[in-house]
Amino acid sequence: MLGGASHGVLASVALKRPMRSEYTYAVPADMADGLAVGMRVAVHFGGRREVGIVVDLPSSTDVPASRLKNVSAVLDNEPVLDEDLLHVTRWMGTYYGCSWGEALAAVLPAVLKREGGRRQITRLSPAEGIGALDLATLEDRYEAQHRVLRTLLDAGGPLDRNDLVRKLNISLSPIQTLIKKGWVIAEQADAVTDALSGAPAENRTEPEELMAQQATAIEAISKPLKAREFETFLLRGVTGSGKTEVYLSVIKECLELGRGAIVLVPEIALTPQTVSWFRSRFGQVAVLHSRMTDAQRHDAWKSVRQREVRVVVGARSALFAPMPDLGVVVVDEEHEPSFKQGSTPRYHGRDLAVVRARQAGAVCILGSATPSLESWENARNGRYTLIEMPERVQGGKLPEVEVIDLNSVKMSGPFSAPLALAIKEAVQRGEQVILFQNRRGFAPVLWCNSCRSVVKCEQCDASMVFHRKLKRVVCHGCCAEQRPPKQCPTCSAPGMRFLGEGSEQVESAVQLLCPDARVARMDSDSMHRQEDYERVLGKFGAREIDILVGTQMIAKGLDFPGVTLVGIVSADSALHLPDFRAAERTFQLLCQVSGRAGRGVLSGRILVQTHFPNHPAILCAAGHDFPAFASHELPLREELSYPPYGRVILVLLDDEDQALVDRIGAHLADVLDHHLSDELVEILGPAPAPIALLRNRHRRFFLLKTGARGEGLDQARDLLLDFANKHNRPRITVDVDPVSML
DNA sequence: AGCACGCCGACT
DNA sequence: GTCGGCGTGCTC
Repeated sequence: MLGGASHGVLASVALKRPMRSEYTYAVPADMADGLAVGMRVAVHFGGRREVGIVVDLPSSTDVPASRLKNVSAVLDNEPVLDEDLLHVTRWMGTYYGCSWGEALAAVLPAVLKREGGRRQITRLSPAEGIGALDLATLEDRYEAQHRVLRTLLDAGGPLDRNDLVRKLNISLSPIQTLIKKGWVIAEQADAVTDALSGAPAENRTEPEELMAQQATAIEAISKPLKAREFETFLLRGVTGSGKTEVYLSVIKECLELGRGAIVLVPEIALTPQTVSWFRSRFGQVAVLHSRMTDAQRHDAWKSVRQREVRVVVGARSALFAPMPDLGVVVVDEEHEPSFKQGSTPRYHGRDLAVVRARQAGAVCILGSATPSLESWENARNGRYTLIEMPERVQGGKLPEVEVIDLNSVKMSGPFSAPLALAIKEAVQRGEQVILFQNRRGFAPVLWCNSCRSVVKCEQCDASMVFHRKLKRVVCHGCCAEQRPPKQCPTCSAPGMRFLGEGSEQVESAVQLLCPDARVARMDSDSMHRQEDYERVLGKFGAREIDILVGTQMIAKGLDFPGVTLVGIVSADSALHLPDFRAAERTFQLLCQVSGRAGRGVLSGRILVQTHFPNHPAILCAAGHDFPAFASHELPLREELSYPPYGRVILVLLDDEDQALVDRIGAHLADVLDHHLSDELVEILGPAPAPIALLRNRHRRFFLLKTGARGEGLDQARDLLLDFANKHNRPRITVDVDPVSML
């Protein structure tokens, strides 16, 4: 035996800790029988009992026998993970720079992560008789309690405690205080009814007659599917071209071959309506998403493993459903940035879908009307197979888009004359209107006319946004709020002014414009729960609402035939963000919002207000011309070696102590300089991050550009992880293939 | 991530 | 002279 003494049975165990490697344990003889890779074991590690996953049964080890500990217990009779998922998680850990155990933890339902015990959720509601008067007593002295109680009173139903903590950016203590005072009631639940599980199966619709472009697409995809060969397709179909029918037909074939299917959709598109499309065609469909309780997730997981359900629909993490004999992975709206996970492991669901499909010998379908430039380039260079579906199912033309140059029209509030007129006319005809404004609140900026300073958050590098309903200014970075100052905090001049318009102001302006219209607003301030969202959409669908105002929450998946006008109040909000994808995002968002008009028999009209009427992102979106946008944008990316012509690693250092961030940032710059070849890796930074101060933490960042095929990436990432490991402070976050620079 | 070990400032 | 700060390194 090479390099190590002889042992009994050994197990290599991955633990959910950010460590470099797995650890080897000895398996006592009475546990060795039947132990297999993919099972959970309990082990002692660093003086505590942990649950880990057996990822290997090595025949030897370099660890001296004297230091080997025994496995404490084997927790499963059969593996909880198959070989494919083990491979995918190992790849994930290596590529995105986390431990195998951390990657596995993202995959396994929580019930499997801990020994015994199922997590409970806590739901909060205001106590009987608590109202506005009580709320007012908290206003100045107890910020956090005030926000909690206000949100609960506003919601009109119980809210999940953890959601609330996340959304309001508070700790548990204000909530506990409110409970102690008896103002808020907490109830424990170990499973909530899941709206999606209950989604109706409707009647089982048979496939409509297919258009030629759909039939061609299906045929192309079924070839590798039948041959059990891996292949990735980029399905570019304009809105209304029938992409969903292609997914459904391919999945049907896949099921007939005895193979399973996974469909990923962006979290926000995961509605009962979406689920019911799949249910109506396939009957049994498992749903997986982040809002499920552990118990629900576990049930879904079990039924998939046991082949009771062969179709899974879900958000990002549904990719890890333990589907035996996986045949198809679909990623709908593949360009969506929400497929990237924002915390460790920071994986990209779309890219990992390709890895998962390759591992399973499955077919991967990436669908979008406006593909990411990464996928587009992969299709052009032959790594993916491009399928285009340029025609709409109903034949109709794409709606006409009119660009309104805000530099040369008179405005009344947020609306130019042509937009105001169009809204009025549509409402008079009894048609429906969608108004898109991608900014929350009433006025994004409060400023002083004398000294021209802007009211900023004390803890963040961000201006305070005025919210009229709250009568307060709010920081969108940290949720801090205060009464709007009557006089300038800087120069004490009286009379602060509002600048700009948020969705709240658009709502009130349009109500003023059309006093008789029924107006609703959809943004994260007005929508507290999934049910609120569904209720408003339901009413809009039933034509009980005439005008819907919203942020990007309304950009997706809304398919309402009564809508004949979409007004984009400002196309510019994302256009000049310090992010190399700013133009791409703007283009995608505009196309997506535009797609909401003219989905029925009536033709649609789209009005786009902008200060940059000649910007390619806006011109191309107006022309529904993705290829034109791509051919404009790609050379810019190439020149600077940005994706798809290079890969990016984003490194963020943040800490309360600015001097420390600067010092360690400079140190990191030295280390990178010395150890990375500048042929392979280009280093930008350290520079102040786009938001240089957030929640009282100073932020500096680096951008490392590596080769398009990942040349230099491994080396750079490992060096960064090493460095991060050595420095407790500042916090160092390494993000491979980031989707946002902010 | 935890947790222990280890080397320099302000306190009983 | 100790308590404790967090830098460094290890955990099978």
